[in-house]
Amino acid sequence: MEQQYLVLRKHIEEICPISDMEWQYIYPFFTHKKLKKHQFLVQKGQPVSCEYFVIKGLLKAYAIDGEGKEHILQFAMEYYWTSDFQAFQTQTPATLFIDCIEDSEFFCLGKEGREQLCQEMPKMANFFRIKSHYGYIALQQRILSMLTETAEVRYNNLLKKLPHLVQRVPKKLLASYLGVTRETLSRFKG
Amino acid sequence: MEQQYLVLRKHIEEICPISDMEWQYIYPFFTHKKLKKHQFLVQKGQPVSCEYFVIKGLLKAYAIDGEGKEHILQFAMEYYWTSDFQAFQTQTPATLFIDCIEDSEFFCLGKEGREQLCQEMPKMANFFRIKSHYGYIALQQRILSMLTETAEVRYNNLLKKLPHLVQRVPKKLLASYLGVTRETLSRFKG
DNA sequence: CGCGCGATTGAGTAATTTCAAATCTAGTGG
DNA sequence: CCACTAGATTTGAAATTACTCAATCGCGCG
Repeated sequence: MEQQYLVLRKHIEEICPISDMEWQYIYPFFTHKKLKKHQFLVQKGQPVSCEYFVIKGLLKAYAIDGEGKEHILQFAMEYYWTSDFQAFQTQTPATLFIDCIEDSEFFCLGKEGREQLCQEMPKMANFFRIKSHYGYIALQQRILSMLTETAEVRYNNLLKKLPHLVQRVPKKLLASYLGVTRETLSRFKG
Repeated sequence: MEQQYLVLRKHIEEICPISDMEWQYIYPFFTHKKLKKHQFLVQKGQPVSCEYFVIKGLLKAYAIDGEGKEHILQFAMEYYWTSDFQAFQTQTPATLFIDCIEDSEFFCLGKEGREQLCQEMPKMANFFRIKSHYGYIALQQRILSMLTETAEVRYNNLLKKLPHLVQRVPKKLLASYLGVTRETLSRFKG
């Protein structure tokens, strides 16, 4: 468990170094949580109390449309943050589901906790600022790739960029993430 | 010009109120800029020195693919921020173009300026943190809509949500933003 | 008045989806 | 170690959807 907290500290220090004393202040804001494969972290209609930093495992965040089809918004593995951020931020019921593709573990941060951290520790405000900004840029890139590239090209780029993720995820889920059917994905490459 | 600075102050204060003294410190970080219709704010291959807060007018940020086709990532009108954030953040050449659909005016903030503001004024770090976070959520919603909804539904939602924007933008640009051809968009609705 | 741009319409083509069936694979219990 | 099953993947063929290319229409501006 000590070990796992160190992972979080290291993650924060990649953006802004902190002293031992600061860390003593920070870490109690986070609680630890463990789930098994197929269990839900977030469910549509339920309140979303936390955002989650993944220390182990793999999850998918997705919406279900009118025909019951699953559309994957995000995969979250080690060192990723995940939640239904929209619901978390506005404290409204979730519109997404998030469940475990593998047994997983997280650190959880509540809304009050995050705001208190940001108000009382400028370093943490900067940490979240920079994280959000990187996240924003990454999503812009993803939208651009959805507009400019075919699903086949996006699939090949995913293979290049995140081979470790692709290995761990069934192809039908990758298809859902890329926005095509599993049959279409299956007809790719050569 | 006084007037225009007030627009920026009001925009900041929607998220975090500031004193007159703080404002005196903040506003000199911003410079003013004006462009006419069809002029470029950002061009592919060029360095991106600023992020821009639009006070007047309307712009489009887009990429051009291998076949010379334009794919619109973002429209930016009054009170929107725009830039090639990826290039700005990493100080690499732009991959996007941004040009004016109408005569436009902006406040410009350089990278050093932004970091200095954030380091020396926790309130501004919080402002940008919250702005980025909202932006991140909005892009997640857009990705989700691209995955779950048809272009026709997305078009109708755009009409409902931003009727004022839709009026000002030629339909062929909306088509590019939605990810379909102008012919397809033209066959929608009635 | 006519030019030029944007929007629309039509017809043929290409790509994706849908539905169905066959195959493959990993994990389970005997 | 093997057979069995559930889930995942692949393949085929028909139906649907969007795209391309071409032509036409409409309107505002000079």
